[in-house]
Amino acid sequence: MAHAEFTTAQDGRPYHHGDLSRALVLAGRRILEKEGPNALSLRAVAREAGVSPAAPYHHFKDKCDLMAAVASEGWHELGEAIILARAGAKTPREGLSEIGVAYVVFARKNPNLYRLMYDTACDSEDMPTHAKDEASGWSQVRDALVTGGMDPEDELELKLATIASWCAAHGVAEMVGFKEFESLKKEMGGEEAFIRAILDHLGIYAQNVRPHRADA
Amino acid sequence: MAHAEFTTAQDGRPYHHGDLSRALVLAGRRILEKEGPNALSLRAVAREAGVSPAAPYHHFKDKCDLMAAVASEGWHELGEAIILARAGAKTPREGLSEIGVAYVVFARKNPNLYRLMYDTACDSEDMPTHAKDEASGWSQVRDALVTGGMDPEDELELKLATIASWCAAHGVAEMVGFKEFESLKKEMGGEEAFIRAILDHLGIYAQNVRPHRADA
DNA sequence: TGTACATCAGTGAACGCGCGTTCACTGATGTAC
DNA sequence: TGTACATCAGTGAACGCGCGTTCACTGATGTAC
Repeated sequence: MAHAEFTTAQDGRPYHHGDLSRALVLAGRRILEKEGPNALSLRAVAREAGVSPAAPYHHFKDKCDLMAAVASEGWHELGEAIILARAGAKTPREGLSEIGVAYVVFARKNPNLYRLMYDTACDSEDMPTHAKDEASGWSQVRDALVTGGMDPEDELELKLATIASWCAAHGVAEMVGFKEFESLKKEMGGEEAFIRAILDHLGIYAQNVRPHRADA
Repeated sequence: MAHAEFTTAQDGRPYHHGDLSRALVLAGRRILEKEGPNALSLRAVAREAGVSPAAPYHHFKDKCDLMAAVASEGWHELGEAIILARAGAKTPREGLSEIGVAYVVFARKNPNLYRLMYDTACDSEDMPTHAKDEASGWSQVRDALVTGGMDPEDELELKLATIASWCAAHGVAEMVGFKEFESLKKEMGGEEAFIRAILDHLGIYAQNVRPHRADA
């Protein structure tokens, strides 16, 4: 190579970024959680990534495209969190329960990202995006329900149960943040206890997963 | 009165509006549902109401204040829908169930308004706004749970059950709209059947309301 | 190995736009006398 | 009942702003010969 390996501008940053595409997605996420959804503009993302406002157009069609990428990254992470949560469970029932908690905890840790994910899924044709993906939260829930004893032949019931679980998790995820519940959470010994209690009340697990395996 | 009763501009509109405050709220709602949340600007609302962009400032402190009024109007309507739904029910259990359906149906009919309501509640300190109000959905659910047999002395359980109901309704309300479910809804004979099925799956009613009164 | 050149991934200035808000104003209302 | 005047509820022009996007450009890369 006759040229310098990393020709640098005076600030030390190479002219070519290396992986600007990914850097932009991460920058978007950072802005989202630090400054809120209203601050999430294309220009702000470019700024945060240390790049000119026109640069993103070499990697994304337009603003929407970038936002979709941020959301997609979120779904991916959520999927991973769910797999992890499920892996630690000892019974199918506990597995489903842990999936629910992991879902809500993720949404609570990244509320604005979660909101963007939801909005994006809303606008696009398909559901909790990447539903077809084996590793998606959707598939995980469905799988856990079957492992828990639901008849995989009964497509309709299985689908409804999966949707219901998803609704429960979504509902709890978005409600738990209300400031009104602050004192109640304290009373119960923390947010996670609160989350568990409410998910429990939504007893879909009790209803759909037979406890005749190894549950206490 | 020495002056004309309604002095009119050339378009027939009186100079003084009469009830611009309310007109603005309704205009906001109309824009919200017709053009989506991104179109909901102060200027657009003024435009829709047929008034100059500065006029709203005689009735609302700023944009936020107007949005809050729109949201508040939404909560009020939702409360009324819930009262109506409950009134038609024959048993406490059916009452709770009908509340859930009414909630979801309202949210589905006014998805953008519902979203605004949620966002506003999120930002403000208090919950499903107007919770203190006797006629609020919140109070209605709580009341239905007590009528259904929950111990009004057990504050904690009652609160949790109310929150859980609310979470279920919110979750279903926001999920039902996904295009992915279109075919499933058809298969089940319409959206309302679908809603009922999922709320049913979230069997909080079964769990919290004893069927020992007049339920079949 | 060295050179020419097509391609890729940035820059930065510029565009037009709609926004929230302010301002000095004016028309309409209603009350005091 | 009629008039003077304070107050209320509009107008419309203007402000500064940040936005998404385009454009001609240039620096860096990598490949063909």
